[in-house]
Amino acid sequence: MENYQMFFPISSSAASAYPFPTNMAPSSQVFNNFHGNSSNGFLGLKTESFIQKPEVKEIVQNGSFVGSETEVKSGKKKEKKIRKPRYAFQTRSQVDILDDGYRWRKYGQKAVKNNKFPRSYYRCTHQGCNVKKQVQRLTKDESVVVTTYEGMHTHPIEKPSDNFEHILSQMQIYTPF
DNA sequence: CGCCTTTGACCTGCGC
DNA sequence: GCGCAGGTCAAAGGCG
Repeated sequence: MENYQMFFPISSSAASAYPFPTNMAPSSQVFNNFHGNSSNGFLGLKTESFIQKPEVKEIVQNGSFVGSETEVKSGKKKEKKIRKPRYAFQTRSQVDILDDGYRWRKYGQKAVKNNKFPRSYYRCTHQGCNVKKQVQRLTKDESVVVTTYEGMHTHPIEKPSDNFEHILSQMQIYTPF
């Protein structure tokens, strides 16, 4: 209905903030491709299901990604305090759910202190892949959605017709260079 | 019928 | 130890 992607007059290099390590993003080559020239290429992006990617700010909480982390059994063991590295980024979006091509099942929702919006917890439904993500909207600016990924997908994207790669390749097409 | 969301309860870590 | 906040579980119900 509303003008989703009218939000991005920003000309800063949004793509350079892409937080996924290469082993986490199956389509990372695509990112690399438009890494160098991403200044203002988002205009005209019209993909319905995943659009809102106009402004992406990374808030990487745990800088370096280590793929092999000893499993933290849910609460039971505490041999290590460190959890899996998490990658958070902000997106200007009117919808909370950004469809990144994976299948997620919601397993919880919590009210967060100092935030009038609840935080939603999702888990990747692929067997053996326990990647999690949290989605949260900012009270400060409710057009901003913060998505936090935790873990690494061990499988390819499940929706080949509507995935990151596809969308990104479209983005490239629309870019004026 | 299978998968998903909802929602309250439960668990854990942390600060006081 | 207590209370709070964040994170997870699991039963119940909804929906395609």
